[in-house]
Amino acid sequence: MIFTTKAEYGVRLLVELGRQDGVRPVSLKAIAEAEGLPLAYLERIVALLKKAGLVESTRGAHGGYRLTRPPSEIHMDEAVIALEGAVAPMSCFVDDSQDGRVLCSHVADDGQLCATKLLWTRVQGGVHRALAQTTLSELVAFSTSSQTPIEPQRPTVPTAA
Amino acid sequence: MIFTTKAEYGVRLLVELGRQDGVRPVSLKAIAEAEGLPLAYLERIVALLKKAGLVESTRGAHGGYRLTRPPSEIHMDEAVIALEGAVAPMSCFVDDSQDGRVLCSHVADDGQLCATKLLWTRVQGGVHRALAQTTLSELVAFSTSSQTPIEPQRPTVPTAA
DNA sequence: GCTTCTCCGACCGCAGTAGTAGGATTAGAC
DNA sequence: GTCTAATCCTACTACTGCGGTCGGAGAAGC
Repeated sequence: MIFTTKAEYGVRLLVELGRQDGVRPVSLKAIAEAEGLPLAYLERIVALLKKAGLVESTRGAHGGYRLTRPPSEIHMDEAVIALEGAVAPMSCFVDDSQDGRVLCSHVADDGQLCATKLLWTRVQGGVHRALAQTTLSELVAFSTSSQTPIEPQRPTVPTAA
Repeated sequence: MIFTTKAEYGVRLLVELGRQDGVRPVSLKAIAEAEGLPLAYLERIVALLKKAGLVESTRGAHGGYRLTRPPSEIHMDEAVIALEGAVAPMSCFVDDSQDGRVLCSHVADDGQLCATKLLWTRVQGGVHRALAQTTLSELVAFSTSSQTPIEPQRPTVPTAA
């Protein structure tokens, strides 16, 4: 399995936020009920997104979460890395982003090449590319095609604000 | 983490086999020593490769394992799937290869779309493409550039054959 | 000062990974 | 025909991390 439920739930949370107008915050409780996810667990997940600057929070009554940017500017590599940590194919796979080198911890320092390094590098590239090419707005559009937004609490203001 | 040590060790095992002449079998013990891997654990891993038809075994003294095909004809998607099982981005992600549909177990049967389905589908595609495009012979060439083959038991034939 | 939210840390059961142990079976060598 | 080197097979185990819960403390609207 590549991703855990952290990524799954976190992305679904972002999609729910992306379906809203983005003006008033949405409570986690509403999202948890709409998606059928455990509220207490979602709290910990959304904290990751907040730390990464993807969402912002408003405390107190009528508080909740909001996206900090329009969905079209949120690429999923950012989101998934915030949720899962760096996406590495293998535990020995440390991406040293300073010089682009990839190190394997089990290989001695004598410059030996790890036979699998080439393969894992390509896999990681494939994953990263797929994530970076997908924006939140795409996912919102994909899901909205068959579902209606939660918390339709502003009937007087059109959603196309 | 995408892959476990099963994939790591299994691929390294295949690379070791690919560096040999392919005529006489190589014992697991020799590979375990060359790669610094636990022999008993390797036994279970190589069983997966054998079941998938990637290697064949010879029992008894001077027995061991051999590739069933030349390394250039072994694509890594085959190997990794044999080692890890199907590569799915998410536990709810079942690839129904009959009609190409992708199902999410947590979505009810009313045709609702899972918001993350699009994303995981792209990621899986990226991983599979990276694996399928890499052949064992590439990995062998990559690793041989700095290492010498194990079991140099045919000194009459130069390694640069 | 209620209620409704976010926030935060501690806790816990479970499953799967990584690895071990011990033996049965097969086949070449002497 | 035994010895030995190898594959084969199953059961067992320590450990880690995932998924989830619980309880409570702060913040803000009514």
